[in-house]
Amino acid sequence: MINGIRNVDPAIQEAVRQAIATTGYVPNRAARSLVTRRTGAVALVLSGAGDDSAPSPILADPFFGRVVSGIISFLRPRGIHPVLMFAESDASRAEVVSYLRQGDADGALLVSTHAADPLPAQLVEAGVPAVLFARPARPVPISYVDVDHRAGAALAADRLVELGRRRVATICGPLDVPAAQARLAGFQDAMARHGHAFVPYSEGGFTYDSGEQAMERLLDGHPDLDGVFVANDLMAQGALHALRHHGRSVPGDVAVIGFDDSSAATACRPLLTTIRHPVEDMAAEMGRLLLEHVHEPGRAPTSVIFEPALIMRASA
Amino acid sequence: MINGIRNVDPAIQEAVRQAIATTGYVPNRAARSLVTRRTGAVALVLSGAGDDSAPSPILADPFFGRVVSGIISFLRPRGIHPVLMFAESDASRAEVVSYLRQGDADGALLVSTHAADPLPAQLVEAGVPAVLFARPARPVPISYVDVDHRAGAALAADRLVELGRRRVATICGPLDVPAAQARLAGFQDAMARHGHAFVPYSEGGFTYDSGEQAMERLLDGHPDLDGVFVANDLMAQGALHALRHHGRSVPGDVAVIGFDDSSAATACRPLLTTIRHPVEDMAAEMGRLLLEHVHEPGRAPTSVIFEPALIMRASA
DNA sequence: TTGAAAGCGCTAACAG
DNA sequence: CTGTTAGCGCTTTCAA
Repeated sequence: MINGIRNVDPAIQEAVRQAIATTGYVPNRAARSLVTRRTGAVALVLSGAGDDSAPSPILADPFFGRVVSGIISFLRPRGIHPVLMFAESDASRAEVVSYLRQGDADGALLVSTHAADPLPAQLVEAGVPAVLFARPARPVPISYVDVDHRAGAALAADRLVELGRRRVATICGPLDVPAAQARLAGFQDAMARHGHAFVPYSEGGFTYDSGEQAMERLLDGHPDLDGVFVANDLMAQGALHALRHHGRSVPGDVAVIGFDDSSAATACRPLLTTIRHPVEDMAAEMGRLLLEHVHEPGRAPTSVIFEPALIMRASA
Repeated sequence: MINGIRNVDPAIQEAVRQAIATTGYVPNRAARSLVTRRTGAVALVLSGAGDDSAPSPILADPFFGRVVSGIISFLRPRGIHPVLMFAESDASRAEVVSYLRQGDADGALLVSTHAADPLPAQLVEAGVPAVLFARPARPVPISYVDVDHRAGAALAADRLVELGRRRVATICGPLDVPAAQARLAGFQDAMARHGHAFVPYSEGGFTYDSGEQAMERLLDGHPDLDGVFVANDLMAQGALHALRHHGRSVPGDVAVIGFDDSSAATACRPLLTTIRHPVEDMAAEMGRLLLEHVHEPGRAPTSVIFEPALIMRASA
């Protein structure tokens, strides 16, 4: 009755509501959860390398906030709350699995920063409903959302060609992560379609510094380059600095395109033209998929791929 | 017995352990929580302005990740997990309060980005154990941790004077937030002690763009300035850009000191000299204080103030 | 010392 | 349709 299901005398209903309001009654969720076998919580687990004492650098990345934001926007209206967890070591991974098995949360949303993360497989094995942020490096029967990295990279290639750039290079991410591979391959393929068979590249680690250094290397080997696609905005920011340092104007001498449309893209000058990674929408979709699995345990894994978009600003 | 409290025949203990290991038994926390009246969860609430649909911009700030990191490092070894919540509107604040009263979490860690946030007072009224990240703008009998903003600003002033800078200005944060006020006042006082009675200042909003604009205004009114203290690193990054744009070298023409020692401080060139805000340590201390209140309900509010430190890099 | 039993606050299945 | 009752899985108290 307290849930307003049965039809009761309206006067009584009102009286009860009054009582509730004055008493400040609130149902106890532990008790409810004990019988319904649902907690109204999902684990948001950040899984990466590194050790447990110093949680992964993903926290320093504005990307993390966007994921959280998207997840919350979907979960909150449904009365579900995310519980934050890290899984950087075997011990903490085991803890996460046991937490989920204890029924402390109804499922897991997993953002993995490391290529060969064993957690997805462990979650599947434990029979825990789970959804990943990106396609797992090794095939695992699990749901995930992802962005079409190749298509995004192709957008960048098209733009560079449209601008008439002919000596184009790229700074890619760590090649053991699938997303970095896909962005590089997508860019190379698209440039090939435009008649550029060979595209020099330099590998970075998705950080500001690594972007700066990769740009230095590129400039070393190809001082005449006039366009560069950088696999994320943070590295692009670093690349911008290296270009300025070497007297190149952007976009005059060299056009630069980033990837992500993160806050870094507007925290540099010139403002960065970039490929929008719809992180918030993707995170919300993770929530949706997870609830599907929670409510329908047998459900087969699904993947949802999002389309990126070119965001034109000043750098290209 | 399963908790290993009573002394049982070791052989039996071993047998049970075996059984547990093979069966994969895990205790159910909802059931335990029902009787112990403890959940093993605390709410991490981000409270700010803005509307619920687009969670606060604090998420885009690397500061958020540092807070989370510090909190987790303290909570995890104790088997406690943070539940993420936003409170941007009256409705969501009410939801947070009711969540806590439902006993869904043992207490709240509150990071407020807005000056006159009513949530701290509401939490106190509801009798919920809570700890704030910074001193509340309006006095509320509640525990909090903070950094000595005045002392940090004084460190910056001392450094600028030590460098022989004589035409010094400052970019402060929004003056309705106590921390911004304290940094400004601390800087002015310290400069006064060094014989500089008047320090021009320009107000920003703690964002990159606002820092850039504030620097423009300062340069407009005081083209000969040779040192500037900026109330956070993000604004300092923007200020750096404005200075470069106006042909000033850093630190040659103008020395720049930021505040926070956030990731922005190393994602700009020259590397930013700044005041270290020990966010992670403070966040961990919040956890400690909260557990104290949880275990000892009557406890009087406490505050813990941390000392900032000057981090010397290239900009000053 | 060890085992049995009584709830914690709720939901769901059950009679009335 | 409405009121009653039996657990959910644990901890804690109380007998044995």
